Amino acid sequence: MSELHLKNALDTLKATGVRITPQRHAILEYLINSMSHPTADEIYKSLEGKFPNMSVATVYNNLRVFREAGLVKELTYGDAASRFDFVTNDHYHMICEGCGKITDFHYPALKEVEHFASHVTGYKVNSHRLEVYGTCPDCLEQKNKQVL
Amino acid sequence: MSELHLKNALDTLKATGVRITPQRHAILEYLINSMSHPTADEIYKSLEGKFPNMSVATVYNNLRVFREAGLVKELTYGDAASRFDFVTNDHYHMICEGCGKITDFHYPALKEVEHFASHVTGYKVNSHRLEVYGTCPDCLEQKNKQVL
DNA sequence: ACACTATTTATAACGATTATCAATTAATAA
DNA sequence: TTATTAATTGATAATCGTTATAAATAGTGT
Repeated sequence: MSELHLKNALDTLKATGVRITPQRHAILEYLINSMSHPTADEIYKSLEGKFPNMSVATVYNNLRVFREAGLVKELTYGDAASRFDFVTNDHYHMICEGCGKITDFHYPALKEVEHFASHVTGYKVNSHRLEVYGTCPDCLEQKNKQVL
Repeated sequence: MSELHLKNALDTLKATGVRITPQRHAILEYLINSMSHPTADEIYKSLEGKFPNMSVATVYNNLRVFREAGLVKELTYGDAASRFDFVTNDHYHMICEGCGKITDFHYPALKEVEHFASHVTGYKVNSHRLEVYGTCPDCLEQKNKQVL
């Protein structure tokens, strides 16, 4: 099924008039197969075996292309490096404050909040961002060990 | 009432063993009176009249102190500068994608989402972040003008 | 094959933030 | 009040993620 995602993504790019270069193909493939919301640098490092000459700029440039095509979401974290998430269906992120792990979870889109916000502020609403922060099971276990 | 906020904030700091310097006093005061979710640099520039010798580092350092004391929330935006929000009551942010303006709005805290997420992922939930993105009335008006 | 444009690569530049460290200062106790 | 001392400040350099630039390369259509 990741095959299908890749094919759809490539079609979307073609339709927008974007060339499919080997680098773009590889970055997309990596994003789709990755379960880990990688940073640009992680993608860069993971592909340097296949593309010893690829520049970091290429990764950034193409992530922007993908973002503008709606294929990829950028998760920004202030000073820290952005993480990139291949867009499949609507889901939210649960983020561990201990180790930084990101776990996806599904939840019916919060359209009521959008409507409410639009009504109160007079804005035309476009999208929203929701993240939940906490401690993952692994880090919880670690904490328990420390107490003993 | 902003007087009260300031007094409470100073008490909180004292209780944590943090010294009240003139710079800290001024930064806190500015944050409380500001309706605009300022960046560190905006705070720095606004106070350079009063403190011609104050360093940007001091602003950053103290914003971190305030954040760690729970007095201030940092709103991070990837590459762009963080904005700082004096913590009063729970509210969310509506952000204009046109001009960057931030408008507060109140909404009953999304505890159900937290519970749901905790149940599904096994994390211990701590907090969440919700932001709504759209276009503010001013920018909407501008867009309408352009169409004519 | 040719010209034209998109893309890549390498590198320099940028901007926000943090680290460093000597100089200063607020809080505390004598 | 004054002395003491650890916290804080201020100036500057350093860091890090990201973007701009410009030359080299690769596709694409004629």
